[in-house]
Amino acid sequence: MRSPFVLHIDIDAFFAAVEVMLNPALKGKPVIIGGMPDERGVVSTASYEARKYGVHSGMALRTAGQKCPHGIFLRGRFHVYSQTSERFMDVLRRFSPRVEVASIDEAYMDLSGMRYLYPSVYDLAHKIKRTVEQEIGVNVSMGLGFSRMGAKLATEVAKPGNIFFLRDEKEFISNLSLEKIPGIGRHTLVILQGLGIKRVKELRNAYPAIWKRTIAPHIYSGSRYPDRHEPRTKSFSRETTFPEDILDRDLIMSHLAYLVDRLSVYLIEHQLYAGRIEVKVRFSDFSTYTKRMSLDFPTYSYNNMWKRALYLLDCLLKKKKLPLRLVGVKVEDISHQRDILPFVSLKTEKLSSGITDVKKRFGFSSIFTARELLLEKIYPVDRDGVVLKTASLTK
DNA sequence: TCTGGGGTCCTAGGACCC
DNA sequence: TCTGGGGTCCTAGGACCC
Repeated sequence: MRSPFVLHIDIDAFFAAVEVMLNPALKGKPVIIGGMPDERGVVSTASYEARKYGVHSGMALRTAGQKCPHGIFLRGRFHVYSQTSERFMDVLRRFSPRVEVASIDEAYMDLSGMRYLYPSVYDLAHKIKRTVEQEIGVNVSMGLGFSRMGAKLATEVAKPGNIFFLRDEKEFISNLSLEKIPGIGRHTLVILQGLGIKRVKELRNAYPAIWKRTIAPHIYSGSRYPDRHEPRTKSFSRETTFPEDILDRDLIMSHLAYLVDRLSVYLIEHQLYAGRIEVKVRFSDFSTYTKRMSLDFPTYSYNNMWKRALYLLDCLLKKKKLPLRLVGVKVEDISHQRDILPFVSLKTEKLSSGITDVKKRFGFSSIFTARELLLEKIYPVDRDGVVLKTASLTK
């Protein structure tokens, strides 16, 4: 039997695990990350203790509050989680240069070059597991396979906290029910179930063309671990769901201005330029609309982006005469280098960059544009984006 | 009990150009 | 003074993932 060479690693209940690591008093308790049980929002992560009560990610917080009234609800500290994630990935890179970051708590490793260094891939997997758990302080599950999909499915079997090797991927996958396949979501599932198909092999027999296109390419076919270039982030977005729906256009504008500002600061800090901007609204009936347009030239300037964002917002607000539940903004077509800029734009670019310097030193709420001051409705925030209770705009 | 925030990728139609 | 077909870009929306 050949040795598996793709290792998939997943941190168990990641956000909750980090909170437990930082506060051992939470150990063994039902920890629920996402917000307070009386707030709008959903569960981001639930510890295994909380899952026993039927709480899972994606569930409305209010529902989670009912199912698990004594649960420990936390808002979440995403800066801490992403720092922990970087340390986790660094540990993995000590074992193999071929680490592919799949998400904040998940990675694939190619072990094919490592077989001469360790007695077996299983020894290696165990060693990686021990090292991560000791150095990072969180538990991981691992799957071994001959393809990414095989390894990932193996991890599902291994959870929580074990290592599993999927020996016969083809056999395993063809007997699997469709909702277990990564990439098949609710919508596709409903359609396929409507056709009377529940398992992968039924799909393969009844609709070989669909099977060939969607699932077959991911199953082991004798090919080596496929190279995938390190993904470059292609878009950045910020959005807010209001505690209560809002009808007042000025107030909506202020929220949007704040989000555009956060994106502008982010772009400047990372020396990036955006080529396109998109605004998103969600009305009180949950209907969601987006509108996007190209910027005149790649830019990070708040002013340039704001002009477009405001236009897009006004177009979207005409769709329905309902209060808004959410407003959001996204930038795309990210580039590192600017094209030749029209002379006039240099002034606003420099102004944006200067304002950002002030914000970096004194926090987001340290400086306001005249328009924001005029409205006096914007929520002041600290530099992590946390809304402060009191406003002191006059100082 | 309503349903977050941050992403990726795909499709499809219309505009525009040759 | 009414007309084809193909390529490419732009935009809107949706499915999906963690």
